[in-house]
Amino acid sequence: MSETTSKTYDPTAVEHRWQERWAESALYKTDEDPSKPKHYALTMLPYPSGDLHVGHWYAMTPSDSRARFMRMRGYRVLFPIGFDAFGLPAENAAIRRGIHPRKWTYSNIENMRGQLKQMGAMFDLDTEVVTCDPEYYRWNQWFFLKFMEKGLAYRKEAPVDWCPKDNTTLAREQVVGPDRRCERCGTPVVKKNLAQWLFKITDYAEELLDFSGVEWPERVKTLQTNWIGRSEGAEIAFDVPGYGPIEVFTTRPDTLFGATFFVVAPEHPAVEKITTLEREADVRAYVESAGRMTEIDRTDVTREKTGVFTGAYATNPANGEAIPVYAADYVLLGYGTGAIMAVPAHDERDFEFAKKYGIEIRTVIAPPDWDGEPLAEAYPGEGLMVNSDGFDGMPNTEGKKAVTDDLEAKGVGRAAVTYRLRDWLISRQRYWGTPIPVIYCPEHGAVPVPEEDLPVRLPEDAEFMPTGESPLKLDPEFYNTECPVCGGPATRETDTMDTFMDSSWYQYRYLSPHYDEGPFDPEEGEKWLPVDQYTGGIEHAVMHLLYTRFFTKVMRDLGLVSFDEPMTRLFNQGIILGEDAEKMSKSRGNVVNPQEFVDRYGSDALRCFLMFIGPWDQGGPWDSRGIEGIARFLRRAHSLVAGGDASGGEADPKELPRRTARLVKKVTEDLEAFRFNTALASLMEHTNYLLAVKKEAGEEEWRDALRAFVLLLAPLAPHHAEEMWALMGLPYSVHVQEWPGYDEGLVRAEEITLVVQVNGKLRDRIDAPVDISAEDAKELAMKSEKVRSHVEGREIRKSIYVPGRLVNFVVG
RNA sequence: GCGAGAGUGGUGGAAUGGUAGACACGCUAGAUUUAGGAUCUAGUGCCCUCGGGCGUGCGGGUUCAAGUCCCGCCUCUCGCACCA
Repeated sequence: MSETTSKTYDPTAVEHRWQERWAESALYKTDEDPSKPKHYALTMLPYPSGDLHVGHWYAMTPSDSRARFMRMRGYRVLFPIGFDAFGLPAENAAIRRGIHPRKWTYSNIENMRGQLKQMGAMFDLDTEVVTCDPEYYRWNQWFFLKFMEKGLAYRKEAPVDWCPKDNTTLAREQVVGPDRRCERCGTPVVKKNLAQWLFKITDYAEELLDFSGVEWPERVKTLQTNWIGRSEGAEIAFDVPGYGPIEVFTTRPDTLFGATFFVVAPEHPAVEKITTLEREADVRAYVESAGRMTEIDRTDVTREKTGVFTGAYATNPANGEAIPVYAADYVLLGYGTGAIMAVPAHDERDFEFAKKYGIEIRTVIAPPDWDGEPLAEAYPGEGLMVNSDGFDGMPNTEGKKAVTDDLEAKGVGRAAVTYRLRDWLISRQRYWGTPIPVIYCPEHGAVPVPEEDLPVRLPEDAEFMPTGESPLKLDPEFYNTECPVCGGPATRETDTMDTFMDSSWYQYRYLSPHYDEGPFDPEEGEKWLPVDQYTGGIEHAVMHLLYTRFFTKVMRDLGLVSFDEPMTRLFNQGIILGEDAEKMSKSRGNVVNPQEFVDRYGSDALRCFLMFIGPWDQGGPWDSRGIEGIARFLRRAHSLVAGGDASGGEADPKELPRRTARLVKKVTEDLEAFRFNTALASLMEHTNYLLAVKKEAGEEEWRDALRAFVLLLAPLAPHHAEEMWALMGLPYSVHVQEWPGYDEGLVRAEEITLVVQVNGKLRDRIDAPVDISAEDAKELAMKSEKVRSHVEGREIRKSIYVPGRLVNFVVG
């Protein structure tokens, strides 16, 4: 170890030296001391793209600082890291350059391990997890089997979303925007009819709406709530003579008497059967044209509604009326029952349709001051029921239940809840993922691979050129197998799993990455679970964060864990933008390379600058010049212990203990609340003060103050603080020291600046003792020349004294 | 259309209803330096007759006092969107 006496700070050398020392001394090996309270801190695991970019730094280093802070405050902290290593980029890179995805991925991981070390984070690398390792994905398969056992995994043939560029199906969550694009590559998705495996996340829809067990940002809770999209209403059967009942879902059973027509989705299985002979040609033409339409056109809200009369009539169960049945593409097969009762008077869409096709618009909920005339537009609001037989005069809010009860009594309806949430489609037609552990036998159908045969290994030498078919289909050695039940010839499932499967439970695997009797060691689980503090981007609000909650609830029902929520607290950091305030991208040429700044200013400067830019949840543009300010601050801080010039300036050395106590309070509260920017601002301000009093301060007080300062700096600038600590001759390591405390009594000032206002306008500032009485304060204020000139000759109508702060005279 | 969030100096941003603009970038002047860079010192919201006046998207309101609370607008960002 080289000497730590240099006067100037050479970040590269110093940081490297401490990183080596930390590794040698296993400083960041997870503390298992059972006498300490546990703190499981987790930052979202990165995809091994090859380079740690500045976005990784922005996500990870504040998270690291927070974990370090908790450690110094006396918690035993688990702060693991791993790699989300399955997924398309590896496969695409392989296709482009002819390297095997495994090789590409592992060489990227190797590279990133070095970069992570350079970051100076306290990750415990012994717990590292790589999700493409059979040791890991074996448990993906195990979970799949458990899901199958519980009836939570099922296979279904249906029209699914297909990305033509990525050549795979997607989960509903991975289709984004009004124009339905692939979340990964932005290509508009198309529908394809395929047999796919799904997880029954909808079974947990109701429980997933309950956020009482988590302290999460409102924003995430709202996003998930909207995504799940709970609607309360009723299911009502409308009889179609000659066919049978067709069920509809409605949130407005109170408007049932106003249902003057009926609509089914063009793809609804009933369409073919109910269409009358003379309407057949028209209906067929319409259904075909709807089928040809792209998803984008079809869901365009501004398009005029179209539809076709089927010739059939449905019976309104409320009044026995026969109402015409239309097929129209504004009704979607995928939501509710794919059929609706149309109430034009009280639904905008039905109103538009009825106008166009000349269907009766019957008011059944009277708007306030209604004159009995036909409505000029749909009235979706509240009111009294009319034209509704025995329900007339009832407020419609009560009518919802009353009508539903009535239908239930007649056996033609019931209260019902519908969710927008769809089951999670997990099949992917790509190579670089977890093989789905199922075998198809001509005799026994879809048979789960026996647990003891796991893992079903991904073959190494597969052909992974994208053809639109699963690459594993081209590997007879893989897919030809025997039926586990009868031993007869059978074939394996050739689809792989969605990579969101991997990240749904990785936080559990970190506890015991090599445990081979289960997904994690339950003893370790007792010690650490659940995650106390999770940090990551908001973009995962309805994908990863919903899936991992679902997984945890299933794990609870499997008896693996005893809690309901995977992560108690969540903090969403913002996004770091390019210098032009645009999203960083290679095509824009605004990508910031962190290495450049680490080389020039050191990793502490980069860490601190990213935390100083602004509130962490806000993100913001990078500023290459701004980092200079942080580098300057760190150099100045270093000069506190390493000699160098102390600056003059006005500052009172007697204030040293008080200012230190205040700083401790401020930084503690700020780090507690993730306000890294203001914590750093306070440390900068304090540094400027310390430099100003350096020459005059008493030796002992100076040392105490400096010690506290270095401890406060430690979570934010770990290398720097370690160096300063060593230069002060204090024992290694600063990072295992106790967080400083402070004396509340000392925090309070003896002297205050009394602000004097006249009619709310600032007129003077006067030094006064902190405990000055209201009378004395007013008297003192009145002595001020500046105040008197504004008060003289006018009547003082009122005077206010805010203790320790200000006096306000109200004059006439 | 519905829902959520945000509008403060040239810039990033600070402000338990009580001194608006902390801290930093940038800029100006000075010191040091052969010069540049670095460093240090001072200044830096706008207007001004140097008394002060005006200032937190706009318009009202509550209050002794409003960036902060209430009402109504405008703009921007994000999410959802024919969801029955």
